[in-house]
Amino acid sequence: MFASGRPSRGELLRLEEEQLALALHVSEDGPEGETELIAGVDVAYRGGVAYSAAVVLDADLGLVETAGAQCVSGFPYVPGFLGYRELRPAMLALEKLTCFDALMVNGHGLAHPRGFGLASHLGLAVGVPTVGVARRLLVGLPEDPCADETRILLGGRVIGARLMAPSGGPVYVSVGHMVSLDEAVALVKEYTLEGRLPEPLRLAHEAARLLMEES
DNA sequence: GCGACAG
DNA sequence: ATCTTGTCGC
Repeated sequence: MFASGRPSRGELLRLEEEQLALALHVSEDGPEGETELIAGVDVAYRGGVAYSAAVVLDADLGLVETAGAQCVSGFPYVPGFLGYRELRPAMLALEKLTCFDALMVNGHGLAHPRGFGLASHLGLAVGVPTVGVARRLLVGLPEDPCADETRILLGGRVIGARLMAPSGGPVYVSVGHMVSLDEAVALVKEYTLEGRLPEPLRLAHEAARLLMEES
């Protein structure tokens, strides 16, 4: 259907409607039980193939599990439609995991033109608390451009937060699904070590690249 | 028309 | 994100 080329305007308009409809099901309510095991997922691409990896870390940041998968990349990168590119490959890796209580995703959640970025898309599909983490903004602006920690606003609404990684560089956090922004920010801080991105994402990125290079 | 634009 | 050599800087 979306073999390879860029989707037509009509197709994108239909997907925009779909995102708006799905966004209605996104929840900002925190999880019920304990969140001990945190998963991270990432996808790497080469040629027309998507290589995905998912990892699970415990509360001590110890690596508990790793899973990988690969499939044909069925949708190109179009800003605002990352979910349609990465949902399938990400799910293939996540389905191989034994268990996890929350998920971190490389990309925005609510900090998206239609409030439905990849993190929300994945969170809804998996049905677990999900946090969106990105290195660059897609929409919105920092409330205080100079602060180390500040909220991201869009049309007077808080859609995310910007943190400064200890190693330098901004990290944008937003609600994916089933978490509050405060909880999302707290999770990112708890799981950030030396790297700019929290460990679940750094390790998933590393694993996806390794899988790709070994093929 | 021009620039912006997660990964 | 990926393609890619050397290069500038902490």
